[in-house]
Formats: sequence, structure tokens, C-alpha cells
Amino acid sequence: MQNPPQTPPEHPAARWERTPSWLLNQTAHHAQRLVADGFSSLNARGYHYRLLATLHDSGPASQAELGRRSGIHVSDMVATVNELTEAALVERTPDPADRRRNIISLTTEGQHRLRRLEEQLAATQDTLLAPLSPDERAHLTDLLATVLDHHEQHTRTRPPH
Amino acid sequence: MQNPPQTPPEHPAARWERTPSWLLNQTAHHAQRLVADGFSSLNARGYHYRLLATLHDSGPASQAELGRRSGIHVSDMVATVNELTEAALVERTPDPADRRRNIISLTTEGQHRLRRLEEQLAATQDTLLAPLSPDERAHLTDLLATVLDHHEQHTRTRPPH
DNA sequence: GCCTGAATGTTCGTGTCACTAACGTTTACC
DNA sequence: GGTAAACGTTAGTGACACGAACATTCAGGC
Repeated sequence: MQNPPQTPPEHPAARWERTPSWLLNQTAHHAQRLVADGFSSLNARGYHYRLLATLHDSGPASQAELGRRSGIHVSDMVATVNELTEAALVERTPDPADRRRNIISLTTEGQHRLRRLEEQLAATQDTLLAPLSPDERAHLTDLLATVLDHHEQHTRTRPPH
Repeated sequence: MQNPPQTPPEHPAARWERTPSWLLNQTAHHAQRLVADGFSSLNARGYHYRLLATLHDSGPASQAELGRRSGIHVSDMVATVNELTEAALVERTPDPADRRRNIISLTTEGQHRLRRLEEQLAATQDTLLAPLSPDERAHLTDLLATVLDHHEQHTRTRPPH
């Protein structure tokens, strides 16, 4: 049901198909599928990468803190840490200074895996933006960032931690 | 991305936060939330709008055909039609010419509801793109459409019929 | 020091979108 | 007439994002 230029009669592309939110969601869906496919070839999914990257960027932390940094919900964090622990990519150690907390840290294996996921992700970006020139890619990124930033500031009345 | 001068200090934005696929997904997520919120104030969700709009655009059809036109999976179509039927926005009539099929058609109420959803959606677009100028909005739409078209043609090598 | 209130980790459940598998019925093709 | 396809339906999965509840542990006010 694609609408090639020569689609004459019936469906000249419904109006919602040119709606920014629709374009955004559809494009994001394609992007997500590309990313997910790339990740799943390494037995990972989005949350895994996000957690590993967050750990690599700002070091070991409690699950709650990691949730804040990565944007992963605390309850999803549990499962994510479980999975990564089972794969030995991450370590869960009780915090001696605060017995409520677990300290999550990257293992060496985890760092390796992160690197491979990152390569995968970079390759995916290229596939995703294939039809755009470098200038267009930059412009798209800028526009998206502007929109995103705007809405994050409007929804995130986040208390400093 | 934007490093607005006032970028919060703590986390200098992990690298995945500048990745096109990330920006796309996050922005789409905000968009989807805006849309969903707007729709849910009218007791609807995305599939409802898509089905109503598809019906309005290309007229009554079987569920399978509507699935093809709207991109809604056949099995989800069942639930969507159920819900809309229950709300009397749509009618499900057995096709006398083909007893496998149901013919789904818009009711008058359904047309009204569609109009209200459309108004909602239009308002949401404006909220979504608030930080962009008209030119920027058009450019963003174009870029997204380009990417989307490219990937739709690449993934949809679907046999027609 | 005690008590209250907050934070933490955890389990369970919800919602949306997308998609797969299976099944019975009905139609179409050869 | 028999096989293959299409149709509608049910049920289930997966990813992502949230909410509610709960027990344990810590921290601040008094």
C-alpha cells in the first residue's frame, strides 16, 4: 500500500500521513526496528545498551541513580540489571555504606560488549539516514534536538538530586 | 544537538543522546504522548483515529482491506473494530457477496468523532512543533518524509494484491 | 534515642503499538 | 472436486514506558 508517485485513484496518501507526529512516529518506528535488529544480533536490546552506556559514562551507581541518569524506569531497571548480570556484563554489589542500595558496575566484558553495541549503533545511523546528505542529516538532528529540548524542559520539572 | 549555554552541568549528555535514532525516538515519544493525551480526552487512541480516518478517506471495506490501507495489523483490527462498534462509531455488516468478510463502515457519529479527533490532532501538531518556525516545520516534515519513504520502499517489497 | 518520612529495590500490573501462530470458515483456482 | 488462498478471530509475545504497593533501610526533627 505504499504510495508510489503514480498512485492515481483511491488513496492519495491520507492526510494523517503527512502529519508531523505521524511522520515522526513512523520514522522512529523504522529507526527503532533497525536499532533493535542490530542489537538483537548481539543478544541485546535498547535498555541494555542504555544501561551499559550510562555506566560507562558516569561510573558505578545505585539502581535508582542509574534510572535517573538513563531514563529507565526503576522497575524496569531491575529486570535490565538482572539480564545484564546474568550475562556477566555488569556486577551487582551491595553498598556497604547503605544497605538499601546495590552498586552496579561494568565488567570488562561489559565494556567490550558496549563497544560492539556502539559500532552497531553507528552503522545503524548510517542506514537510517541513508537518503540524506550530510547537511540534511545535521539539519534533521538540529531540528529534532530543538523540539526535544523544548518538550523536555516543559515536562521535566525535575527536582535536582 | 543544542548545547544551550545553560546546559545543566552534571551529565554532559551521553553520546547516545545525540544519535539520530535516539533523537527520533525520544521526540516521537513526546509526540505520541501529546497525541495520545489529546485522543484519550476523547476516549480514543491512535488505532481508533487511524481506522476512522481510513474509512473516511477510502470508504467502507473489509477488515483485511482496512488493515492494508491503515497499516493496522489484522489481528489488532479485530479489537479496534470491536471497540469502535461498541461506541457506535462504526458498523460491522456481513458481506452478502462473500461470507468470509465483514464490511466496516463509518456511522454519522463516527464522522463527527473523526472531525473532533482531527481538530485535536491539528492542535497537537502545533504544540509539538511550537519551538520551530514555519520554515523549520516544513523542512522537518520534508526530511522525515524523505527518510520514511526511503525505508518504506526498502522494507515494503510486499507482494501487492 | 525515637519516630516519622523518605529512599531503595522488588514484584506485579497496565497501556500502546506491532507482530506471530494457529484455527475454522469460506471462496477461488485449476 | 480438491487444494490453496483469503478472511476473521483468539491468544500470545516483545519492547518500551509507567503506576501502585510493599518491606527494608536510612535520615532528619525533636
